[in-house]
Amino acid sequence: MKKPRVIYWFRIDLRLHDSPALKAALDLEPAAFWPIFTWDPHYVYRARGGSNRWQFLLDCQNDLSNSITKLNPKSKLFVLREAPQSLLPKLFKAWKVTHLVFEKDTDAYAIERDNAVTKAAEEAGVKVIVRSGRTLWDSQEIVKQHGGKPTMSITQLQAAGNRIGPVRKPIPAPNHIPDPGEMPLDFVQDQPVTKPDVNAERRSESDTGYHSIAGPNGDFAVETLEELGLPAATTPHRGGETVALKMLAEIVADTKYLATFEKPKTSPAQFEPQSTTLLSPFFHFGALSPRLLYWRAEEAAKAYGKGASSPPVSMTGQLLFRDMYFAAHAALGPVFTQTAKNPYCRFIPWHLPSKRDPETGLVTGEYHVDSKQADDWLKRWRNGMTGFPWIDALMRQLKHDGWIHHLGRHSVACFLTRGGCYIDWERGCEVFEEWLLDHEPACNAGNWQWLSCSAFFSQYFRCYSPIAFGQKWDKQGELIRRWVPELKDLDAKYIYEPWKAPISVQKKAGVRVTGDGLSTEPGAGSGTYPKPMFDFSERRQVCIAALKTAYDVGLHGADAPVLDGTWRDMFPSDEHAEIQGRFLSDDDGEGADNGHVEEAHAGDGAASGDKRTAGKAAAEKPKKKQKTMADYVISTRK
DNA sequence: CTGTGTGTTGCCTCC
DNA sequence: TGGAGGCAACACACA
Repeated sequence: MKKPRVIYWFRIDLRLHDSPALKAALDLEPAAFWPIFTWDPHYVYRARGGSNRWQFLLDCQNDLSNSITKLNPKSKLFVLREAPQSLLPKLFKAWKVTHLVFEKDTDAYAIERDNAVTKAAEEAGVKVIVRSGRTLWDSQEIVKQHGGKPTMSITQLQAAGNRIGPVRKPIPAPNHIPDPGEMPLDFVQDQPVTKPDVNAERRSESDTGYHSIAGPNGDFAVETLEELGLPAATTPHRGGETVALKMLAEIVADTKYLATFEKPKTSPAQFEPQSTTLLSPFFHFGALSPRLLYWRAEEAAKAYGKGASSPPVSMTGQLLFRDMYFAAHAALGPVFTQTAKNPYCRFIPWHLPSKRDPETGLVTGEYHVDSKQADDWLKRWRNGMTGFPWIDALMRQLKHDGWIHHLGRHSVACFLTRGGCYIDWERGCEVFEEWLLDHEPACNAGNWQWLSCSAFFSQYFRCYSPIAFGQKWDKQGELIRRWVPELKDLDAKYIYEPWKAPISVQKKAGVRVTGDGLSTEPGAGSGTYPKPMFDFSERRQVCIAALKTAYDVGLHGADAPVLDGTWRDMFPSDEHAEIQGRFLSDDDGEGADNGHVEEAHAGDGAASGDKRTAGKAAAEKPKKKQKTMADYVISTRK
């Protein structure tokens, strides 16, 4: 029998411990064993990401490479710069490979890529071994156990999981890595298609990553940010399995913290140290196995006994949610990360809706500017210049550190969508995709659908206040003082609402609340902080009314009217510009707040006035004619 | 079909 | 200062 010559293809599993795929590869007792990473242009040019996340990836690769070398000085993580679809078939031949082993990846592009590579391997007579290892349970198995449908609640996920069986116990890291074989590169390198490059605007220099397969020194080294033409990262959070295991050990040492963890009770305002584990970026790159945290948490709960928390709020609950989103994504495929063509995502005619490819129906990354004002609001939200210090602090922390607390994400996401700006959740999703270290397509899209009340969650009248919610956790506004230095000397009484501070108080604090938040840069430099971009309570009412209308219409992303544009006929016309996603009344600028639209109608005597009227009307079955927004606004205002 | 219980994490007021 | 209740009320699973 031919001795196995094995390529282990690392992708989203940058670790040695608890890797079922790696174990399967080593169990072959290879005569030659190549741990490789393909620097894939499809990923490099299509995955939106800033320097922070690229650096975290490079950290993980470097750490893994060092760990491999520690087990075998002849080996390391060999990085090859070419698309795996073209490269691997050449390697099969040149290196006389018998087996290709990798961890299962259920992301949209990954499935396409792995199918192509698997087909090529079969044609070359190379045996492919795939193992699930990224989630508690195999996501595709969960889908199967859930009747082929996406898991849309934690109980559904748990039920499907129970049918599969207990979460598998962690596998120890290997203590031996076989030698690599010869690595001839006597073939032509396929040059990548480098355009379009979604990260072009983030590169300060040109990308030289593809000049040769084995890198600039021909030694298969891990890439560098310089090579990629990216500026230095700003985040203090660094990657790698070694760091992850050290952080995990510290968490495990605190049995009480781990056993009694309740996510909703952890503070989004706490920093240095943060109130949660910060392990999510390691899960994203596979530097830490979720099953390891799962079983450590179970053990801690057992040791702690009575008083331990349980899902969904417990630590294991957090991991279950992750599995839920992965399985939902696995069931629906690429449409899970968008509204259009997604039968489980409610259609709400937000501002700034995505443009779609007419062929595939998939979003292109561009959007329609139906409202100049909404586009300005999006810019200000992204820049941390909304004029709401709590929101701005979180957005600046997110941009700089690549991480904010889960409840902070709730706060800013609600604000952008159903609780303020009424902007498409896909716009926010893209910003998180760029900035989050732990960005996971499934979890990100799932959480944005949740917060925008498009799927998973529907109580749109529960609205995060950009003022009260932060105050609940941080009376003194410490998080704001840290991230919005303009306001660092402002009295706590005004720190969440600086526009209410008398001029004398502003003077004393060395800040003027003025400007539109677009013409100045964030920071203490100008001595100013922008005025709030709208009256929150007015916007809250506009949004609730608009959400109510959309719920009454009851369309979902895969419905024909959504795809052919006739949805417009199903929404009340004339006065309801906002909820039609074609609000354009800000042409002549000058404080043309959307609130005015509603004020006008509030005065035209249409409303019945009683809170219960709105409630009863809503309880009645499908209405030809919905209650008008003005009715609702008045009745809720009472 | 109808009713009921549940759903990770709202805000405000009151005591 | 923190917990309970009111607010007005959706979607889904399940009986």
